[in-house]
Amino acid sequence: MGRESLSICSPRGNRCSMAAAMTVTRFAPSPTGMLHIGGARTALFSWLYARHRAGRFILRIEDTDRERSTAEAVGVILDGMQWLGLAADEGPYYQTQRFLRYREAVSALLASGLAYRCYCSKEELERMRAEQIARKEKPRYDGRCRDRAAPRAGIDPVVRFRNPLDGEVIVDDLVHGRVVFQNRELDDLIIARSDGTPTYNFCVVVDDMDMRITHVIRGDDHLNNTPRQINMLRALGGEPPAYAHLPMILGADGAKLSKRHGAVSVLQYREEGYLPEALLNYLARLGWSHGDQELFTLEELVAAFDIRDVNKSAAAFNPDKLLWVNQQHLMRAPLARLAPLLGAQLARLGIECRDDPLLEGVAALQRERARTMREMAEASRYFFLPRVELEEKAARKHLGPEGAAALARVRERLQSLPVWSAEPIHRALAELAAELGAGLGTVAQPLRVAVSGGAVSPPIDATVALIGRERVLDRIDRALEWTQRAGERGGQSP
RNA sequence: GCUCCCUUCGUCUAGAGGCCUAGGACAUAGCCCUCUCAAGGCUGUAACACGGGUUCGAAUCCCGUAGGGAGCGCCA
Repeated sequence: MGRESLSICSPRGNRCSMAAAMTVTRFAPSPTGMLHIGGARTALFSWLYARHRAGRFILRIEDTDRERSTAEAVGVILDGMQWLGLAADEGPYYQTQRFLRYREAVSALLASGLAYRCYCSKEELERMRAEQIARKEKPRYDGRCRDRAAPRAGIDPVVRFRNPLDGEVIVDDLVHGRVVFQNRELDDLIIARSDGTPTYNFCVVVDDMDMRITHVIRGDDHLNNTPRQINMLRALGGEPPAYAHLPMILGADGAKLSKRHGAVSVLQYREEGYLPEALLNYLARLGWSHGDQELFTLEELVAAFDIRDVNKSAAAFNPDKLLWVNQQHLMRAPLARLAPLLGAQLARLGIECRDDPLLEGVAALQRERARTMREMAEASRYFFLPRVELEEKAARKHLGPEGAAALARVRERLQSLPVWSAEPIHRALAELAAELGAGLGTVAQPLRVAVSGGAVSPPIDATVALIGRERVLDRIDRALEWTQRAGERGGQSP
């Protein structure tokens, strides 16, 4: 092992210069859609590897397909990378801005005979393909223009790479191990379209060479492209980088990644209240592991990550586990970080509480009972609303005559409490329960319903303390009113 | 169809010939803690795709089979 440094060592092979030895990785998305879970994971692994090796990470936008590439998609990718915190050391580079360079490279291959012009029409190629399929052969270009000397009138030619006819290409993949391809299985692919624009496989090769990429880390759907790229790279006088082909990510159903889960913009996860470091943590554990460790900080990931520990097989995206990982990160995050996120999520619910001093306190109480910031906000409305609406079911259960009686006495106690904080509140409630010869729940549940509107909240002492005496007493009064009305409505009492 | 890749609990994975009666995590079931809900703790259910070899010994090595995936574009 350790052969991935071979190509960047000096010809004498005895010493690598510092600059040459530096690891350079890249993430090269095409801006034809969102930055989704799969792309984010690829970016993460490239980024982690560069960071782990104290190298550089380059962002390159592969926008040679002008039909499908959009500026919006570029923006979404950039935003997504930024939110995730996967900062590039270089770039973004845009392939559309390097067309001159590609043209030059095509010309060089043409001049040296390693590429040739092909005058076959699209119809001709389609016919060829149909015939091959009919014969149960692999559809491929048969090289009929390889030795054509004269142009064909009226046809703008494409340029094809002259792939070697025999021999083999060996890919020593960092995750798959040695993979051998026969050149006879490969055909002469188009490197420049009839309008002169270069194609993907060619641009990748030129760019990876020019940018001195040492490690190409990408999805294993590209494994089959690799031998062609190596052949082209060599034709251009380059030396192949190391390759690492990552397994794909599948949807939760084990099928292809679908819109249902994963195939949406990573920014969707921000909106739903996931922490970027949690998403990264989860993604890292898809196809990679470090012993039994499940939870990682970014720093721990950088320190522990090695491409050699990456699995070969595809992994299914598991939303439940992501939720768990997110909660674990919520429980560990600084409250000062959570507070504004909670404020933003509440704002989405129509509750304006931007700089509410309660935010941090609420986050502290709720973070172990919410899996996302969205959930936290949804469960925390009553902390910020002036009044609460009682849930019918909870009120009927806990605010009957007995509950109301307990609640009335709770009110007295709380009103006269000298110090308004969780401990004295807890003591007061405990004493009252003891007086009533009942458990804490007997006083806590009616109070909980009065104060939160429902039967679920963080510990009642802390909740009550946070909401404040004035509001708490007011809510108790309103709850007692409700009880009275219910009694009148119901007529007979138990 | 051809080429290439992949295959351990439902899911993510540990496992590099004896430490495996196959470990951890999510999910799931039960119990504990408990003012509700959580969080946390404990316990349980649950896997080496199949068949041949090699070896004293295989989840681990080899060969087949089956299943899944990717690629085969003037898309990336």
